[in-house]
Amino acid sequence: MALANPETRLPSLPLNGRKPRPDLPENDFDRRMAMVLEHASRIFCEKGYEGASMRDLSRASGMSLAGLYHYFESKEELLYLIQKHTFTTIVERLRERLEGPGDAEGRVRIFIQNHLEYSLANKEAMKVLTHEDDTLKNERGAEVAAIKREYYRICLALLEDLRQSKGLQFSGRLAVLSLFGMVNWIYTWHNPRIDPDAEALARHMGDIFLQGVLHNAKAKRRVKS
Amino acid sequence: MALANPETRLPSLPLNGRKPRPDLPENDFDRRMAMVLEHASRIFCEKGYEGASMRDLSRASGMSLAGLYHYFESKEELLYLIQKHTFTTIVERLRERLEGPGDAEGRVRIFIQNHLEYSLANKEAMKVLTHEDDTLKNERGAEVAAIKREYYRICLALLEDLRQSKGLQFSGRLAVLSLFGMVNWIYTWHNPRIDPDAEALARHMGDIFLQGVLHNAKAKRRVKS
DNA sequence: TAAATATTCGAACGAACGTTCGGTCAGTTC
DNA sequence: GAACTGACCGAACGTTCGTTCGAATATTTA
Repeated sequence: MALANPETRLPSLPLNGRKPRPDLPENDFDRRMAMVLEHASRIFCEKGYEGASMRDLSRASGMSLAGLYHYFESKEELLYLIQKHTFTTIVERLRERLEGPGDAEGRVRIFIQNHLEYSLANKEAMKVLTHEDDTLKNERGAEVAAIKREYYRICLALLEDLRQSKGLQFSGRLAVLSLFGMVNWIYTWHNPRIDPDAEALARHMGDIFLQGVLHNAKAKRRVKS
Repeated sequence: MALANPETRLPSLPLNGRKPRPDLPENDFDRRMAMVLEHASRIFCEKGYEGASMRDLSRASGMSLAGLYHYFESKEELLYLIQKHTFTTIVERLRERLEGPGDAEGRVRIFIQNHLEYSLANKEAMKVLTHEDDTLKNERGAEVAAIKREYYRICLALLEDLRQSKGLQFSGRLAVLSLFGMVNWIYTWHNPRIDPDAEALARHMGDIFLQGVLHNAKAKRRVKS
């Protein structure tokens, strides 16, 4: 039987080591699995998780209904793998970009840039991640929620650095969530034919958000300007 | 038979006249229908439109499965009525508030305040409106989309007034959609126990957004500050 | 090359789905 | 008091759902 449980060979997408950035799966199983995941992202994106049937996925990926279950143990695991891989990747790349030096404002811009770049390059997976935010339950749901919390905390830390470095006073929570709103909403409207690309959009939203935060939060001490 | 098609007596929620603001239905049929709609909003909000079954709605509203179809011709019509009523009401109230005078900046703040006030007072319906944005198809979908476009245009006009009155230069589209992101995202995180109420939140987001838009858009002419 | 394993699929499973049918029953109308 | 109507429901309709089973190939291993 060998592989009743795919979990045992799963270090596939969130790759575990070896090459520098081996985002490309190495063996047939992983390649085929990634291919199905991509089709699944598209279908989940189009019809929603509940609205998409395993038969839809079977049709889209050109594999029989039963054949899908060779790679995934359930529909729920499919969603879980998509969300986890998407979110993990975004956090990973952000971490890399934040490793270098930079002032507080620049680092917030890096956050925005990273988010938009990935979002626009992976629109479908990103919609599945945000739209099906509370679809997963139990362990799987908790695991994705943990990554989400981590992402939130990174952004919060960036904003609190900014606040301190500029001697300002504002609610970090509200700032983070306002920013998340701006950048997470994009999937509902962005049209590559008429809207700016990730870089320009990141600059634009960075401008609005940063000027907004910097210019109205009353400076600490010496109030009453 | 009399009422095979509920449409004939439907001027119920989007009330058609008479009293000043007769949001309360007048007869038994309309009252009962509104009651079911409220339960349906809650269930759709909790489990999503596709994830909620008519049996869930039946259980929640204390009416038999078949009984529901006395008031609605289909599950889809339920979603349609919820979305249409919610969106119509929000636009209606905004229009009333914008009738009075006020400077461009104040009017943008009215928009935000109106949106947040209604959103936080009707969280469930509001989540159903935004989360099931592209669930409805055909005529019903088009009708709700038309109201959405109208709402968009009102906000766009407000921002273009602001731009003109201050002699600024920025993309109205991007500004509107950034603002929509901030305010529409709230349903994913707002916790009445720890987060500010609608008024304070509107002030906060109004500050970020307005300062953001006003302080970075380069003034027209006399460039090169 | 025989055995073992990996990959794939047709057919079916029981459960759940949205909707409909035929009816009961209270209340109104003539 | 017979006929009719509006409100409601139990039971079932046909379909689709996620998943499983057993078997048929293809590939690898011994």
